[in-house]
Amino acid sequence: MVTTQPKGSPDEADLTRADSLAREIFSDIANKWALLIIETLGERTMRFSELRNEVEGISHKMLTQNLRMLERNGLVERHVHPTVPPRVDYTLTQPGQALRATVDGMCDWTHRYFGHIEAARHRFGT
Amino acid sequence: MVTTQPKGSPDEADLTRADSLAREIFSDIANKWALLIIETLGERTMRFSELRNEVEGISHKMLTQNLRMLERNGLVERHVHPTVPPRVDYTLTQPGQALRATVDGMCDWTHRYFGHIEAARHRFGT
DNA sequence: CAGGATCCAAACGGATACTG
DNA sequence: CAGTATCCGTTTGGATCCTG
Repeated sequence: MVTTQPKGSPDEADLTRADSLAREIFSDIANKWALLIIETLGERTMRFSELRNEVEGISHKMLTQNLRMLERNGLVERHVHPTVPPRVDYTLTQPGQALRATVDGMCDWTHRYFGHIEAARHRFGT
Repeated sequence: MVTTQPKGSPDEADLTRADSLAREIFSDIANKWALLIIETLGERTMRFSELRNEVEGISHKMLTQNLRMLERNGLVERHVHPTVPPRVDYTLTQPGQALRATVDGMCDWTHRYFGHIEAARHRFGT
């Protein structure tokens, strides 16, 4: 990722294809809601309505949309219980858990550098 | 982050303030371009036009916008050389470098689970 | 309860033109 | 070269209504 493509390489086509796919995946998951969902779901399996409550501020629409995307990329597994009313559980897959570890890092970072950031903002003006 | 606020805590006001600030910071940096800039700038100090070339696909506007935001949050330092034509260097601060480490993790993840993701997408339909 | 569909306002983001 | 400002189409995302 972030690679300046070596344009002369033999399997250039595959490299660029892989590169653009990597980029696409990155774009998918590098967004606020997706990362918050991954982080939240990391704690434990949850159903739709639980997620809705735990991920503060997320709308119905954004939650479904991101869950579908995460499922498509194999980060989340969706289990439908054929009951009525329906019950759907969402769980992080192993790749999802692996990514969650790095998202944890981002969260830790936010807390560790909280002071730095406030100071920087003050220096900056706003 | 991602906390279900303990509404009864004594310094509740401070907690929610800190929480919403943490959330704001998270929203700022958890976006595609910001993370790509951090990742790219992690390699070395670069000037505006270099960044423009290295961060593939980024527009002039998005680059300036995100650089300002990163500067405001103390992740990036901006050094203006008073020459003509002007030359501006951007460098990651120490907090920026720290965050970069976790972004590296995300990039590694993308490559490590590349196969899983392709397979998942295939199973999913698209 | 889970989630699809629709409407619509707000934001994002690219292209372009202009300045020091 | 670096950066601001503006125009304007595209996308996002919330609110709402509807189904199994």
